Amino acid sequence: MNQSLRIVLIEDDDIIRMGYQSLLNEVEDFNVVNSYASYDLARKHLEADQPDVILLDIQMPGTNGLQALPIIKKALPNTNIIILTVFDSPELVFEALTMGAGGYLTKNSSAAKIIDAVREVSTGGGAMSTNVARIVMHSFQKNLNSPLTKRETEILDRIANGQTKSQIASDLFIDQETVRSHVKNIYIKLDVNSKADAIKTAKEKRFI
Amino acid sequence: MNQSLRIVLIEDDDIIRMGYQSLLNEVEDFNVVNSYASYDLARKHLEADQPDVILLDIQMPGTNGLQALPIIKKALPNTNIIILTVFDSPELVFEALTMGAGGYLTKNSSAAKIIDAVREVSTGGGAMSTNVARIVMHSFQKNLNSPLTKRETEILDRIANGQTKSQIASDLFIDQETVRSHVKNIYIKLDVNSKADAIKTAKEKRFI
DNA sequence: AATGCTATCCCCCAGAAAGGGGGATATTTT
DNA sequence: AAAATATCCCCCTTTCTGGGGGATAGCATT
Repeated sequence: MNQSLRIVLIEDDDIIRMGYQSLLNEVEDFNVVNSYASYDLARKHLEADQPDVILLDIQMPGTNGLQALPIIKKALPNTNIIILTVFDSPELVFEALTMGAGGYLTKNSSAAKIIDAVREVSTGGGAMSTNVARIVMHSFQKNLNSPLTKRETEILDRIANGQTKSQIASDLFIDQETVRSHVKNIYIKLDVNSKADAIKTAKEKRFI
Repeated sequence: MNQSLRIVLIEDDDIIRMGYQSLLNEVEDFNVVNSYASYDLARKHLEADQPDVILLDIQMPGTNGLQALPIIKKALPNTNIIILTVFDSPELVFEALTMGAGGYLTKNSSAAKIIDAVREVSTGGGAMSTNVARIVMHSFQKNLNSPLTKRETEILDRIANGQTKSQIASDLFIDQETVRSHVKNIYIKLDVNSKADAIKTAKEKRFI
């Protein structure tokens, strides 16, 4: 027999919550076991609900969705959580993803996308709407017009990982003085004069 | 009038290439201006083709897709490139995204997904198939069971960004000795005895 | 052929930082 | 009440940093 997917909604807008509830309950193997207007209201029931997937709004009274996220994840490690919100600022997206969200959908997502997303995250997958994908992908892109050479980039990367010049030298089979020369050139190119500033500038400009 | 989207395919398998070509040409405002069996063959024509979007395979004779990616991006900065491949290892995905890919689709993607993706990246957006989204999202997730306290995490994060103990101390309005105490505890918890190892271990275990 | 860029190595120096010890104390959390 | 956390203090030596001054060989582009 095919076990149905247990879903919980946490969303403060009554109309929207009910809308999602009926939408998801129409799907054959979906079962919205409960829905709540806030995390604070949901908290003591979640364990009993045993949800496979939670659709979680960010903005709500009391504990907000991002605050609730890690708490839920710890209490129910096998539950996959989809953030469903109107907000799509990079800060919120990254915060949600680092805190363990399995999906991030904005509320303009179509019914089909939401249903797909629930199914996808239930198997441990990832789901995001296109505007979120845009943010995430841009966060990966390096600056292809870095003034730093390959060697300099290599060395700055190692510095950013905490290696000292002597460690770098022995790893790269070159002299410490060579590393020092490269670092000097890096500092000139980035117009900085300390490790911290070099890392900061290089990260900001996406050279590393 | 509505300008049509100029598309170029670079894919070594003749059958697949032709399949995508007819698929995409069926879309009203899509125009596959050219298709090539390799980047080396495409190279001297790309500027004239003026593609808005390129669908790029990774595996092909000569210069492969990932090597070609930054070259194309530099020559045609306004062209958005979608990687279309059978491979979906994290290494390849991250490499492609850092090199400026606007999308990463695996070849099991449906026709509709591919069409959507082309449209999405043409406006500077991001597109990825669900298995790629899974990889990308997992790369963000922090370990929620870090042994480090908030303060320790804060400090280790700053160390990883190249700050010295004295800089951290003044930023956090605490004494250098306090920072030192935290660092000592961090080292004990992570079972390391140097900055580099602490950063390395913490990153591996996703504590920062 | 010449220029420039890159990667490699060498020396001086003073001051800063790191890491290993040994503690103490107050607040918070459990 | 006990444990964890955050704060601060002292000792010490070794290492690292950043600023200054170079040199040389290879490679690419012009």
